[in-house]
Amino acid sequence: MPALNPNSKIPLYQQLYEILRARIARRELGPGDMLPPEIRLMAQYGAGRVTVRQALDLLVQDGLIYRERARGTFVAHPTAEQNLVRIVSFTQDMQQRGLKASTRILASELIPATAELAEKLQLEPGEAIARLERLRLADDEPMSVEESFLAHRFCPNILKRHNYATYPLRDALASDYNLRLTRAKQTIRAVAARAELARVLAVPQRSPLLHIERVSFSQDNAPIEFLRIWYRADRYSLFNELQG
Amino acid sequence: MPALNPNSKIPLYQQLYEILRARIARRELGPGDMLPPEIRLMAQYGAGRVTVRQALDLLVQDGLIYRERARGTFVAHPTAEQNLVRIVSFTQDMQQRGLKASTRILASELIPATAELAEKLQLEPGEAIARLERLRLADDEPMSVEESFLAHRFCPNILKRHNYATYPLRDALASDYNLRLTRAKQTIRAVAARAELARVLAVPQRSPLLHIERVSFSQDNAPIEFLRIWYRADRYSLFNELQG
DNA sequence: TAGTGGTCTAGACCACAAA
DNA sequence: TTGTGGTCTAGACCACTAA
Repeated sequence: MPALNPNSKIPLYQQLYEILRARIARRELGPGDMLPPEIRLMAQYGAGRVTVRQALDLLVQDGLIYRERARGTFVAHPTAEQNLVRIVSFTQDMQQRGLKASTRILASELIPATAELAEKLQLEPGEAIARLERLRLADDEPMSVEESFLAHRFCPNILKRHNYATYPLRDALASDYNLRLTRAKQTIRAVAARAELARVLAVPQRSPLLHIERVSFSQDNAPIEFLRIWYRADRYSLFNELQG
Repeated sequence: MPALNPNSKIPLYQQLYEILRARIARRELGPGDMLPPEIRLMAQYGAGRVTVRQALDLLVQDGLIYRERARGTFVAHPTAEQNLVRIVSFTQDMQQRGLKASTRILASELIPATAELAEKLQLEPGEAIARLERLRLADDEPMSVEESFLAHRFCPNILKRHNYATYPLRDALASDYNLRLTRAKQTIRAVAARAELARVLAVPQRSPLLHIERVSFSQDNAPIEFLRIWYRADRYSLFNELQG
């Protein structure tokens, strides 16, 4: 049983959230299973009730668990639909959908900022940008193409430090540059597949794709990454809840 | 100053949330203004810190306020990006985008529930369903097609009571049947325009469309409406914010 | 240095579901 | 009756901002 580290800079409720999310991800807790009651989690992890509830709140927001008053807290049944509230990695996303994730690098290079990139990342045109283009596969079938643009001054040499077919870009930003992507804004559109995208994704030309453009911000509110994703519409949909 | 009622069945943090939301709505607190610090809210309303923070959390989730550590809590600047959190009417949505909304009725009829509709609306196959299909226009150009399915037993005769080219369906549900749509779940996809949709929307066949399927629930958590919307991809996109 | 939000604990009472 | 999550209070220490 992993324990919480009270000396870590990461808040206890975040640590507990990660632990529980991992247990659900590797099916240690399956859909419909009851989680330990809050009082037991308090004892097991030596945390206060508020802390435990904060961690559970995050899991509820993720759609991973649900609570029933006076009955208990349960693992949700997977919907194959991503919740649109939290930033999740491609690997986590696919895991939640019950699919095996893999990645192929299509391009990795330094380029000068175009006017559009300069505006999105709030820097000067011509400034160095790290560009990483990846094909994402789920169960060995193409799922999406991701094009990342990183403001290079915040993460010099990032492209050479890891193999981003297996190592998450977010982890590299956190471990090597102390940049945590805490917030993001995104736009969602439908587009028709251009010839090259269609070829890479193995769909007919002009097939519908779900297209997302996302700017992610660090803990200091600096725009770090501009991301474009094209998802195969036959394999991917988004899910969220609204309030009236 | 309205006070909290500790004897009410409504939780204190909900009451405080409503009070603050009303103050923001009527511009008593304008964009950029600082809210009273938590400690002052505690004193003003006689509530504990956890209660005050629960109320503020709801406002943050609504995108109405934001917090800055060690600086204060502030009223957010309104953006068109609250779209994916709250249910808004087509007219409101277009207004926020600076467009003039109008509507044409394409179909209005009673049909028996198919298996799919029965499942979405949690009723028996064959049960009566009111179907309303509308073309939505923005600045007199086609924007989307909406197909509404209503569980007829909750709103008998609804189709004949108003002209839904000008009168909002939601208002009819609220005023005539005391049904308020307080919650909804939706999925977002990209699809290719079928021949008939393409014709009505005035786009080429197989053009990409943004497709939303939404189930809306009443205050009693009964599924009332199943809605399908097809938006022209060249005219419509969604925005939202994520947290990491 | 003072004030703010972020995190955390300990303890309490309630409503509700299930045995 | 027991155990659960829902709500609530009082009090505390910390990190950070701004004067």
